[in-house]
Amino acid sequence: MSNASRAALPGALTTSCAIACEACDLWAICRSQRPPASPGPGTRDRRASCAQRLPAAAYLFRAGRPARALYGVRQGTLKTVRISPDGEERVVAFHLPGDVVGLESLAAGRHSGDVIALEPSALCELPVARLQGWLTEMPELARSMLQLLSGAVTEAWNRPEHTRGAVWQRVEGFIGDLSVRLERRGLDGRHLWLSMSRTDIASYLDLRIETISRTLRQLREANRIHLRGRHLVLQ
Amino acid sequence: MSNASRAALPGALTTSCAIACEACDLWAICRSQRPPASPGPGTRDRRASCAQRLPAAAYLFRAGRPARALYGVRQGTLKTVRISPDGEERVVAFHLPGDVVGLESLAAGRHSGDVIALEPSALCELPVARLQGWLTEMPELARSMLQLLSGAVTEAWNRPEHTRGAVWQRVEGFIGDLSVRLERRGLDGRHLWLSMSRTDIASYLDLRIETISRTLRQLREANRIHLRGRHLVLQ
DNA sequence: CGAGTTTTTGATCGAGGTCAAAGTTTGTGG
DNA sequence: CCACAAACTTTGACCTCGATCAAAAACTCG
Repeated sequence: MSNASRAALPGALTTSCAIACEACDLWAICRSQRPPASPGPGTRDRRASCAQRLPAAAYLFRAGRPARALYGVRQGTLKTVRISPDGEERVVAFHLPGDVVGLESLAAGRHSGDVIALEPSALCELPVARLQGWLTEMPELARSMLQLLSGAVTEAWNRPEHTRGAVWQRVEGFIGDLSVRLERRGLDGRHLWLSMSRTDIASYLDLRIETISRTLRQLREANRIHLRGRHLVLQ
Repeated sequence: MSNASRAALPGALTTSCAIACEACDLWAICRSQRPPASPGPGTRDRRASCAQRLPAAAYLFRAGRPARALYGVRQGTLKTVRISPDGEERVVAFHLPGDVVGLESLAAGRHSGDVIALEPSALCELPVARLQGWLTEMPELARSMLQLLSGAVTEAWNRPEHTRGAVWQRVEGFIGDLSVRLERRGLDGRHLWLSMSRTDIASYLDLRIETISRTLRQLREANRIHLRGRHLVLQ
């Protein structure tokens, strides 16, 4: 019975939980905007302008548009897609709660890829203009920014590891990476909801969707994972 | 006759040329250290402490060591090598004249990989401690640093494109990337000296050296390149 | 010049791609 | 709430491209 199978996957949610501001990488930056010393009535703590909500499949921004802001993912998942010179669409990154989106656009001032929500998502928006102002007022903020960007470089260098070696290693590495990143944010890293399609995973790992499907089955048959549809449990 | 063949490759040098300070990515940072207003005798312009010279195969630094400085490549070529969790050694980047090495270590404070000279090389060294001081004295420097790091993220995101798609595309993309990067520094992008071994290229592109060798031959037979040993000319 | 390394070439094999089709889930409108 | 269409996923059969194993050739450097 289908419901019984579902029940065997405790904790697997259809959407990621929202995370606290303190668990977000953008927190190091946006905490700098201190609230007024004695907040009068009607004054709210605007340090985080967490207004943006995106339904599934909505674009956060598109390649080529001016980069106006950094975004912190508070809830949900997104993907960055680039069009390669030969017209192929490639998924180059998945963004989980707590990740910062838009760092790579600071230099060029334009976004280099499309960012699309994979499920209903919520994001904090930190306008670049405001960031510039803060940088001159608070030199110590530069440290945080450098930290953030340097970490982004390190992570970007780690990614190619996922597109190397045998296929089962790539797939398992991909799953493990999601798991580790979720746990680092205080979320459950063992019960995953794969908000991205098999096609997205295949594009990211440079494989075919049939290969993804077959490899996931092999991992399941080897009892490394428990899988049903997009619910996944690490064993 | 061998010498005649060599002569058919005009401009291909056995080592890269040195580049001017102004063409180096580190220049935006180290120019900030202004020389004294009226330099007396014996005072030299120390804005760039360009002391480091490395013979071929020498280590600039090793994984795990504390990251003490940023390095600007003035001459030569280097590679960054990482040991993957399963003990495999992988080339994750090649560094050409004008590139900055060490950015990815700022966050962790430790180097995440070995950096090794592929030919006799010269580097400028900018101690992180001095950088920290400058950042507090000159807030406008933060802009340059952010620019630099954001660019590094963008480039790191571009790299995976080289390990995707058909083999001849990867190899041609790799060569084209070297070419474009050299030209951006004002060097000759059509006549390349491949200072890295076929093994290094294979590791970087996640292929076998036999495949690299065969693919280069195919590109040569298709008249896309002129190749002899490590001398390469784009057509 | 000669030993050791790097690169090239050949023959064979298998992992992953391709093509085709069935099965499952999701979303929409009645 | 159900029915149905569309999209996504799984499975099977076959084949190609790059890996592997082996050996010769070319290059490096003392």
